[in-house]
Amino acid sequence: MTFADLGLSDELLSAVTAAGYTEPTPIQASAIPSVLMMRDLIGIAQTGTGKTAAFVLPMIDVLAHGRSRARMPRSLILEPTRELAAQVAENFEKYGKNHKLSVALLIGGVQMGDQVKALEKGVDVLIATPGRLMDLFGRGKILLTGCNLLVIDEADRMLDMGFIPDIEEICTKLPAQRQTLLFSATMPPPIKKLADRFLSNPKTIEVSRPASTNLSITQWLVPTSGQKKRATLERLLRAEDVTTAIIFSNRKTTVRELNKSLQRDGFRSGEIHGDMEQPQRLAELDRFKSGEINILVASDVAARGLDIKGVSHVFNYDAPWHPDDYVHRIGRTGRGGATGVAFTLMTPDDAENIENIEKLTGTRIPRWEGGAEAEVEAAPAPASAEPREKAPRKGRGKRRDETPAPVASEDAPAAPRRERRPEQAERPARAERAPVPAPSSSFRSDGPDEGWNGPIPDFLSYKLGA
DNA sequence: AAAAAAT
Repeated sequence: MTFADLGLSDELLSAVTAAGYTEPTPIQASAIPSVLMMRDLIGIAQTGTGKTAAFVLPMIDVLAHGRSRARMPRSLILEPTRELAAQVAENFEKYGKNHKLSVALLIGGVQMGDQVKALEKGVDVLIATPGRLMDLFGRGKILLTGCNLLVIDEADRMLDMGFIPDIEEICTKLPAQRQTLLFSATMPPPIKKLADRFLSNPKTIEVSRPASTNLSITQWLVPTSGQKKRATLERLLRAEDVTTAIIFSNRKTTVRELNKSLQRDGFRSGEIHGDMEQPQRLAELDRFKSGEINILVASDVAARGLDIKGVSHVFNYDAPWHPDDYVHRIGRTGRGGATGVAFTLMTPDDAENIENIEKLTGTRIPRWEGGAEAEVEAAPAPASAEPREKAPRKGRGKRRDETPAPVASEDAPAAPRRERRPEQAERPARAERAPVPAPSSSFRSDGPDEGWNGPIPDFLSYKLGA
């Protein structure tokens, strides 16, 4: 199966080829033909399955003919977060480079002026978060009567965020004769109801849930206590070959405090969470992508969809409340065939959340405590295993890991540690890192995805005033 | 219980 078999135009195929993709993911293979046939669609899939390209590619061809009129967008894509909306816009830029489609991004946190101007020129693809869309609609800047293609992305997350009433209202503004695509990782009753009400005779596609986690990500649970959490984290950061890391926390306040304390201790870190102004959020992401900082402390605003190349480590400073979020968070590493390591700190408070994560993924995450040495004894490395390459370490201000970590004391708690003996550097990676059991599904993270690898595209920087 | 999203 190739993209050429799916009925896409030659111009589009050449853009897909230029992006380096040849083989569609399962959801792309089943969704693209039916979107091209203008059918309604329910796609049960999460990010990382190639879901975005599954609707972006056929939409480009469907919209290739016809002209947009002022204030009357021809299609609408609803996204739960601003960052995801921006990434979808970037996908249109990438795959639509051989087409003359006008794309507009309507998100909050930035001035409306440019967005209104874009609307008045006429747009083919409108990508929006619900709040700003409703706002501009209320001001009479948008007419949705010409919008006969609607995509509701990440519907279950929209539900979590209380957007469903907004979505319903938006749906009633669109023409009844239209094509609607709904994507959701799960189908809780309110989403099912939404689909029954606003989709007609939809084709349902379900790709195996990526509740299983990517094979190339090595996972560890690190038992610690609330008081020792920060010291444990810093010790891991120093002991590991961290090139770039994202550290997730459940609370915005923790994100701020943790970042401050890391900076104080000499780490090149930054932060991202929903209390920051949008330009700051984007600027911080840019600093992370450019390597100016190599550690990003983040709330779950960054858990889903963000695709940053070369993230070597994910740390869960807190175990996420929602087990699904665990899969999303650690999915920020190990992308595009690279290997990654995910550490989750575990205090007694986190135990219940971790139990749910293990239930969801169907695997027991190995405990890091003393585990590394024991694993090697128990399971010698396969002869074919490649020696562990030391990742190039970017300067981090201070390097304090040359000396062995101190043994537990009052202020240097008994965090799990791994002594860096010379021979350990030669040890094969696979034995050192207990492999995670094989996923129970065909989840894959290659193929066209929600990629946002490059710098912030110009058109976004412009619109976002960054 | 938390974060996100219009301000």
